[in-house]
Amino acid sequence: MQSRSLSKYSAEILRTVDMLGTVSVQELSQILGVSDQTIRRVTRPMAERGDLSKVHGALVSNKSALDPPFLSRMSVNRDAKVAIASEVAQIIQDGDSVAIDTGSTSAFIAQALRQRKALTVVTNSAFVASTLAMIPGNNVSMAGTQLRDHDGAAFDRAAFEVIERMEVDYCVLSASMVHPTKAFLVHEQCEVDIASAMMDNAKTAIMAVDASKFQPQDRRPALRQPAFKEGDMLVTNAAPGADFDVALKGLNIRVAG
Amino acid sequence: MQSRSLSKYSAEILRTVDMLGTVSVQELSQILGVSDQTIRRVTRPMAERGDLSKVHGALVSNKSALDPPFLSRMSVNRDAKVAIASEVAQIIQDGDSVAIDTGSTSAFIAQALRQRKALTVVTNSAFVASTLAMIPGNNVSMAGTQLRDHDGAAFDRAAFEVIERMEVDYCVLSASMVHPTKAFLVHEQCEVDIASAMMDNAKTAIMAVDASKFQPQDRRPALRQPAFKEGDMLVTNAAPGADFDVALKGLNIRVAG
DNA sequence: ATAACGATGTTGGTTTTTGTTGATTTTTGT
DNA sequence: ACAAAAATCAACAAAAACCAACATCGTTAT
Repeated sequence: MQSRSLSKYSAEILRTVDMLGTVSVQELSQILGVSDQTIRRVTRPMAERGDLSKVHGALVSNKSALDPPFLSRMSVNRDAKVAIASEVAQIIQDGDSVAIDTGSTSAFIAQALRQRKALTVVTNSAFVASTLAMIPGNNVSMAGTQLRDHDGAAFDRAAFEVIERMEVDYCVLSASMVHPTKAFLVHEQCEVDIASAMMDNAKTAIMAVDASKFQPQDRRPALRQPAFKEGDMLVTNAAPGADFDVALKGLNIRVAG
Repeated sequence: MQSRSLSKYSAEILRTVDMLGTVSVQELSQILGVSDQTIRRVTRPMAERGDLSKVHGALVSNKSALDPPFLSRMSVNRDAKVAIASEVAQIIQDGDSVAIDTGSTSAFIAQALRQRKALTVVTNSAFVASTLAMIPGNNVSMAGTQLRDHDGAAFDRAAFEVIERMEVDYCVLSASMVHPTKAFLVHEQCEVDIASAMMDNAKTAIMAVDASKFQPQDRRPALRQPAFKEGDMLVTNAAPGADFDVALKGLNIRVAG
């Protein structure tokens, strides 16, 4: 255990709360055979330390896996991502073939692409795959087997093999941050590798990033996406400043709104 | 998560809404044993935060947005499938490994299994895969590459290779109809093949079919699922009649209610 | 022995939540 | 298009949960 228990009840309380997810103060006082006041006293410092959370009437576990990170990211900058997604869905036409990477923006793009018909899709995101696979007439390939747990994306060898087999019109990529000179940055090497494989097999690359990515990020990403070629596109929701001219040179920029 | 649950009911409400997809305010108030007004009060800030959506009369999950063809099948016999799913989720324990086939009942079971932790999952359904992959701690493998368009399931050679690599505690299977002597029937050979591969590599098979499948179906399925072994389970929502004794011999039958 | 201490239960007053009521809006059925 | 039904909202009183202060009871140190 971390640091030391502040009370002889702490461990038992934490165990119970984590197991049940939510426990009312009353229940807990009966389980431990102490007064409700004692529970409150003991849990207050625990809540301050972040071991658990208090709400009026109950205690809830902090370790609860109720709301996985991926889905909560779906809601930040939702409006911008929806606008960008519908812009991308206008670029891609019925019958086109497209490779789509993982990420929350790509999830919105997949939603928007449901209005297109007869798409050929290859993606390493299980979420994107299941979203588009159920449209009659689409031809969807899931690249990869082993799914990463926070976002359901695959980066194994099979993923690359599938992507490299396909020849697509567009690939849709994302990034965690845009840097004035280093261009598009992400956090993990495997994301770069997938992006690279998709770009190699696509006629046109479409980079989709919302405007907040032009600001410095809390967790600074360090890896550069592969260089874009003339005619590749950038779709965002606000025109980038002139200081990004170097990074975005040659890109066909579309601002959604 | 998770800024913070705003009420002691938040977690339970979110879990229920996400599991069922849609719940009326009335239902929820009965489930939690509080007034409908309280549900409205508690869910308003949740809706503002984007945890769920409110419509007149009900709450709908924000998680996976799926609509047309697949969803229509999702809604027939919905209550029965939900009951069966939660029964199956009680059989399978935290940490177990499980193979899951495609089909609407399996989709509900995947939803119910979100409450389990540390699962190892292999499935040929992209929908099931993306549902369970995003639970932190789960280990999910997507079997197959080429996805069938109406349900997003794979039946290619890669699918079999992945399934045959795994050794699981349970496999969860479905069927289109139950016949008094021929047992479990489905429409397509590829479904039988997948079921067979899953059963070969699972300690215990769980067949999940709602009671309506014990009636003759409009489109009569013709292909028999592989024979079950002693100790395999049948989960359904109404006790089958005695005329099915032959087909169900040796099966451990659980009736959800 | 007894004073100091810590942990717990109890009490009373304050704050938050909840159920109820009735008016208002939305949906449904004719 | 209208009326009936269902769902929502605002407001208020009752209930539940909370907190601070004090009383009690072991334990420990002097």
